Amino acid sequence: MPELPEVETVRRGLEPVLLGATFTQVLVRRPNLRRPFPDRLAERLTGRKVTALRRRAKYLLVDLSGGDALLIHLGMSGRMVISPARPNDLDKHDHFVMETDRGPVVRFNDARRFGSVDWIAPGEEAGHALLRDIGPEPLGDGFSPAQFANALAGRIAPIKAVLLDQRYVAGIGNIYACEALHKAAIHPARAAGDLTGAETSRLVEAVKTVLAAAIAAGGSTLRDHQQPNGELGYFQHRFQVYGRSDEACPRCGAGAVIERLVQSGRSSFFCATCQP
DNA sequence: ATATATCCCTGCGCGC
DNA sequence: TGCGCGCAGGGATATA
Repeated sequence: MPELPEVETVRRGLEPVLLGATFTQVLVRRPNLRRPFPDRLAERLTGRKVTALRRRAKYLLVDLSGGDALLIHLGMSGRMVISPARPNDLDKHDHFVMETDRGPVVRFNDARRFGSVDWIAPGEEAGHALLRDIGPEPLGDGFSPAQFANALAGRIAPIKAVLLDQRYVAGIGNIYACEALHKAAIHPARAAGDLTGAETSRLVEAVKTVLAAAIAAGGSTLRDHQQPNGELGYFQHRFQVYGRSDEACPRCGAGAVIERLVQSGRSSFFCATCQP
């Protein structure tokens, strides 16, 4: 499911329920997802109060009293589900269930199990292996044409692959990489280091615009994503190219159709006319 | 160092 | 209706 806009949507949805709440009971229903769960996770979480909910790239960070934090990745199919009380019959993919002193229960459901949960002790965040190499947040000032041009210099990898590489810029996945490249009128196979200054500026602007619009729409729901309150996202209705093979390009209209190309094992959708 | 391939896992839609 | 196939929003690891 989740790229930056979906994770941000989840963060915003959890905030009113979890911020300031204390975990009263935690149920861990399997030993691992992508990686083993932290040792004694349920015991360590019980009695902790949530002091902040943050997002970094596609990670969700749950700050806890005592200075520790939970680092959660939703993988491909992970979702957080809020319910007023613990359901009698849990879904078979509800791997992790957190009850709070305010009543609501939050479940981490992940059918494909590509998600992860890690523990961050006080002071460990900056140097954490999963976080330390991640590039600038795309919606922040740290992601700018000058900075990005510098990062791209000399790269022969396709710009699409670079957008997906979290070391260059944080939080972009396959959908928004395709959409941003279309908006910026750049072919996904262009060598990253060959982009002109104007193209780099357009791409930075397109990334920011597309991500901000997607967040405002509650993310994109293809199959798995839903906001914690159960609402779906609706940015998928605004896709210009993603998943639209053989449809007319909405920008050039004049007969050009969206094409699909496989790059490093993932589909890229683009208009060869608009994106030379 | 940098660029691609492979694998992890379940579920869904499609064509037959 | 059922079955096999291809495909899926991510990313760590291996390999050239």
